[in-house]
Amino acid sequence: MTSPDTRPAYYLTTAITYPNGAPHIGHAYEYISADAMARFKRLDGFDVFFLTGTDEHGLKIAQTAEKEGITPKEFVDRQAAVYREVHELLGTSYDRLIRTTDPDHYGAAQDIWKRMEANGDIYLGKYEGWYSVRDEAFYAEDETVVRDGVRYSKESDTELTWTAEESYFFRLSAYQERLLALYEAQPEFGAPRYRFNEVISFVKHGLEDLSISRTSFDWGVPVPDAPGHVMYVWVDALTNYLTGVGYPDVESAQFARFWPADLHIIGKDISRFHAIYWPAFLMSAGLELPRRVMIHGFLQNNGVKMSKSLGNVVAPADMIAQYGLDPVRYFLLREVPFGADGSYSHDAIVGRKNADLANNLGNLAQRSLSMVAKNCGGAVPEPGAFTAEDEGLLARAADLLRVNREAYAVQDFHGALEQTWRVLGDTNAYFAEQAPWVLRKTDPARMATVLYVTLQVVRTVATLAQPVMPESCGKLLDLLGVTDDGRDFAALDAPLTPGTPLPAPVPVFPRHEEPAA
RNA sequence: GGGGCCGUAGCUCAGCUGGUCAGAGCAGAGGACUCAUAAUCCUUUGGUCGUGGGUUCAAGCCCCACCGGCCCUACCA
Repeated sequence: MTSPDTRPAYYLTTAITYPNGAPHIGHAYEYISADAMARFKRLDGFDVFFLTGTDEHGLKIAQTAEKEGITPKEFVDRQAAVYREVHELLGTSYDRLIRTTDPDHYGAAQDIWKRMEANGDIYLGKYEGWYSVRDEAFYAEDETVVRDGVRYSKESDTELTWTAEESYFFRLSAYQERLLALYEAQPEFGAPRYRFNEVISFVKHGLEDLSISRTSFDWGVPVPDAPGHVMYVWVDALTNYLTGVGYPDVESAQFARFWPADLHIIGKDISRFHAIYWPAFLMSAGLELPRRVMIHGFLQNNGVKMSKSLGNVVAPADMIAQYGLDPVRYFLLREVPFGADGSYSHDAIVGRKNADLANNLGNLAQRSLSMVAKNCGGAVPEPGAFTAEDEGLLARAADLLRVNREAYAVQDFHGALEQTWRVLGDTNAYFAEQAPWVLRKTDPARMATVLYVTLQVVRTVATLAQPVMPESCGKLLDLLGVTDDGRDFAALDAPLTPGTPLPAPVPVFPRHEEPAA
């Protein structure tokens, strides 16, 4: 028998991806940020459940499949595999890769539907308007424009057809006050603040009931006891967060442990669905609400919006092949304040890779470790009494755990890395000032102390940066003689053990090399 | 039409409730060192803080207008 798990639970999700097209770096950005969060919490002693996956229903999927002459299921099987490969490539430490076509998800979506219906929030009505197949959205008359006898959406410039169909509606209008009360009582429910404010403002302007079923296609979760109706996107898609942890079996150990979710990480394009519809659905169904919806921005290529028509869409695999996985992970989380839109460029990525990783961290590790290898018998040196400089630096390094916790608590990956690297800068200055290569001849004991202090800082940084660069930091910890069970944050309480034998040092963060022309 | 955001050194940006607030990193220049991945350290050149007014003893920081970039939202056509 295993003893009961006393660790606190932590449940986080990414949005589920609509796998109609090819993966791009924006998808990777969301996965990487969530993965860093998940790894951080695990290292900090939490029992983490990390859910990500694909949203596989809807008209567009059905149409694309038809165009390719295959069934929707065949199409999404293929596409889900494509996205799974992206996760493998990124090293995403997910616990489940959910698909909305998974059998258990059908049961979950139908169950929450019944709960909302039982609560009197679902009614049958008629939906009509100008419909864009491509956007899967209706547009009001004034949102359209007629050109050459064909009506287009002003917003997306897609072709529209007048469509009228019977549809079930969710009584979203009844939830305005309760949602506003939620935002008031739980100001951290949505973040960053400037994006959450837009959501709140939208709710304050009033909410209309939401069409939640379709009869015009059948590639979706069937509406219970309503032949011909399939669920229209949001009830189906959002419910994945429940399915992932065992719903509708609300009595299950997994559901009891992990629901409500601690964090949904999503893109700014779907903030309303997560900060308005989702809590309303859950209120209606009598389920607990997630604690936080973190809204990230979009990445631009050299300051230019990525788009297929511009041909500047970068595939995750290409970027990783060019710069390496960990440098890409580091760059994306360090360069862009999480929540804001960001931009990547070759120069910016190479700059971070070389300056922050190869020079500040990699070289510091290499220079200190190689001195230890040559002058300290290839083992963690025995320090003497610490000077004020030693103590000061060690204290700043020790404080980084607190700093990182505070930053990760609000998904401030950029700030966490910035502050961590600042200590690395201090350490490089310390190393130069102490000049252990001079002490080697004049005061070997003092040299040993300086090297010990330096290794201790490098070890602290390597430990704390594992969520961002798992592989590289793992190698660095190997070089520092840190065993597998000494790599979580709790292990930082104990300093490096003098005398621990170390392997021969090898560079972990190489400078960027341009491929030969 | 409402509401909001942004415009600070070449680049990316910090600057909370007005009084060392003119800063950081990168890039550039000079010097040092040689343990190290031509890495590191020290020093240093750059800014009328978008423009024009105003309030104040004192304004990137408050107010008004304007220019430029952007977002949310409403509505007339």
